[in-house]
Amino acid sequence: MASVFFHVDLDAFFASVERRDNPQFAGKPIIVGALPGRRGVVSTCSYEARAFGVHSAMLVSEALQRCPQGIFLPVRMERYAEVSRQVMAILRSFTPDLKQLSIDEALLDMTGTQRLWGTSKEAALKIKKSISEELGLTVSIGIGANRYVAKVASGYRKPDGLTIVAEGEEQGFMASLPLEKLWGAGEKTRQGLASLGIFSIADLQKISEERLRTKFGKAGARFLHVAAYGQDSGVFQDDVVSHSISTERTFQRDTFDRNMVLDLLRQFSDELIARLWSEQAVSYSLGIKLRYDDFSSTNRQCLRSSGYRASEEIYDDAVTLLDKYWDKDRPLRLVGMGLFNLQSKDTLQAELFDNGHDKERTAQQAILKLQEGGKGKITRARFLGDLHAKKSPS
DNA sequence: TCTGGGGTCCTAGGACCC
DNA sequence: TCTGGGGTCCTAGGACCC
Repeated sequence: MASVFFHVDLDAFFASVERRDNPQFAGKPIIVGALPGRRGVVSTCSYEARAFGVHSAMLVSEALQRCPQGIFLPVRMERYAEVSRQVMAILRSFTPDLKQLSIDEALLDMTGTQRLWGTSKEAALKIKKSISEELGLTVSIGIGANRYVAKVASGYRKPDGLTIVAEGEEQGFMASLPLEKLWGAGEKTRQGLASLGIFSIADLQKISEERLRTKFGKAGARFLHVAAYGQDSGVFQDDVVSHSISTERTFQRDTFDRNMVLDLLRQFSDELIARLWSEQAVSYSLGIKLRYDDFSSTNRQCLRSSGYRASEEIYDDAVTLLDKYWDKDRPLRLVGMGLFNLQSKDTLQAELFDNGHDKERTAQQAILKLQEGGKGKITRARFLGDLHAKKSPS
């Protein structure tokens, strides 16, 4: 049976949620992001704002110049996440085989659903109708025989678009698009392609993979070659598991103030440990990111023999890294902190069961058990963690 | 008043082992 | 004391996306 994939993309998502939550903004240019007067950029803006030349990632100061009558709103991420969950629930009622790619888009495997929902076009219109009636939002949908071309197709016509690329027409469809629409090839890649005399997707289809290899390496060349033909190199096939969680903040003014940085690290530590718990995950690796006034940045990580269990542990390691690597002659523009190599507790338990390190396994399982108890048992978890650290071969 | 915040993946290079 | 090459693991940085 031929595969059928839908890529569903919410139109101007953050701005659309704000308009729906605030009916008085209907028809007005809504600009969600940093507030004017502060450091920052536009996150999302409504189509009314785009008519003034405002777009994502634009400096808010510039957006204000272009669109002084714009309605500037702060990002309410929790609200958008809530609406996103409602959208995904609707999509899941059309197929259980759904992969959420980000807060505002998902890939649906609709293979074999014809008897249930009709043709691809009929199914897509039903999805649009449900989301519009139940949530008051519009989506653009791309349909194709593989995930990659479906993703590209959803961006073909927006907002409220529907683009179907029939099987066998991928190459022609891609050739009709400008290079900017080649998902996965950004500014740097386009510069590299230009140096090879390639300025369009049609050009790219004509060049051999071997020639691309000299410039982009094996994996890069493979990706470009396959993508140019509208085929799937597997970029969207990986499991959607969270591998890291991180947070960062840009200061309003670049700073030398260590205490101010420490305050932030403390906040970050609390936030990260909470997210780690809510993801039911374990991490043994912490990193900090320092960005200086010239925009250069440094990332430094450290490992820990037992998983992070408390905000204090994260904070202490972060401070150690900060003091070791912050070049104190230079003011900081941004500080970030993250936990890496996250593993779900389930996976970890299965692996421990396999590897035969009895002592380690026993100690870690004891820790996991205590972690599941949550915040109240941290003191005992810490005690066991020390025990484990001694026994671990490391 | 230049350049946010949260992620993923790939690659180069060093450490270490055989 | 000097030496090659391969494999693997880890870290840092960069490209990319939303």
